[in-house]
Amino acid sequence: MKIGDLAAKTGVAPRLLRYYEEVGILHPYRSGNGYRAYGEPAVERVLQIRELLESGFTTDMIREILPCLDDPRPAECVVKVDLDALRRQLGNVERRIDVLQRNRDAIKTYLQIWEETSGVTSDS
Amino acid sequence: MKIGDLAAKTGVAPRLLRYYEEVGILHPYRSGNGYRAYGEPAVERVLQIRELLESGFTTDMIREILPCLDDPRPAECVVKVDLDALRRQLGNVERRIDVLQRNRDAIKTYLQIWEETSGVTSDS
DNA sequence: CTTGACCTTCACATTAATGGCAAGGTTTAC
DNA sequence: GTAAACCTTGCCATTAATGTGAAGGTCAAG
Repeated sequence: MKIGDLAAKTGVAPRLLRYYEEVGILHPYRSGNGYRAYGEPAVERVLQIRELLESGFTTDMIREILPCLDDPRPAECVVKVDLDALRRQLGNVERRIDVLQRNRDAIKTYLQIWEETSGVTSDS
Repeated sequence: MKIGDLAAKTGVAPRLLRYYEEVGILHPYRSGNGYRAYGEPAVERVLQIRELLESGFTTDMIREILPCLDDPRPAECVVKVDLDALRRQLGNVERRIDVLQRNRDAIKTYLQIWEETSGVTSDS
């Protein structure tokens, strides 16, 4: 699959797919002509990357979070996984979940109060 | 409380506190000499802002999320709260929680597998 | 074999959040 | 009253993620 196809399937601009490769979180093959060649799992992976970026993670953190989950990386990479970094990121993720849950509850409460006093139901 | 005091209490640089005012998510008073004057609740608010920024929210989103929770804003602002925006942001927060929970679980599982195979316990 | 659509790399622009500095006013302490 | 420490505004720099365009190679269709 060429970069344009992957862009179409994921909704992520080719420019960004090249960027993700540059920062080391996407690892396409190359076909003879020099074109990047992506496997089917790249679709899932790109979506994963987008989710994490939109959740405020940097590409550096993502590089630690997506260690051996590389599409075409077989067992060799297993050696290079930084377990401590991964544990750190796990802590990060958990802290963020706490923050978001607190804020979710706060917003919900706030909305409920408002919807009661103004007599507006939540379905628009 | 002057900007330096707030910076000391929150660990957030004065430069940023001014920035947060500029983008409309912090609203200090002004004392006669032109100095910004913050109330005690500003401490909590700044920490809240930091949490949300670190969770990947933009100042634009935060402006919608922290509506009437303004430190010194009494009931007048009640009129200006954008409930629809708030509901959108609630959806945002909930989506992010889902993403993070999925990733937390994935990382946890991954770590468990690794800690089993390598015989390493999780306490360092 | 030429045209158009794709790909390559390279480079510069932009936006948001942040850091830093400079020139000048204020307050505190000696 | 003078110096140090703080405040003000204004501007310019940086970083990460992203947009965009140029100059050129590849490929499929006519």
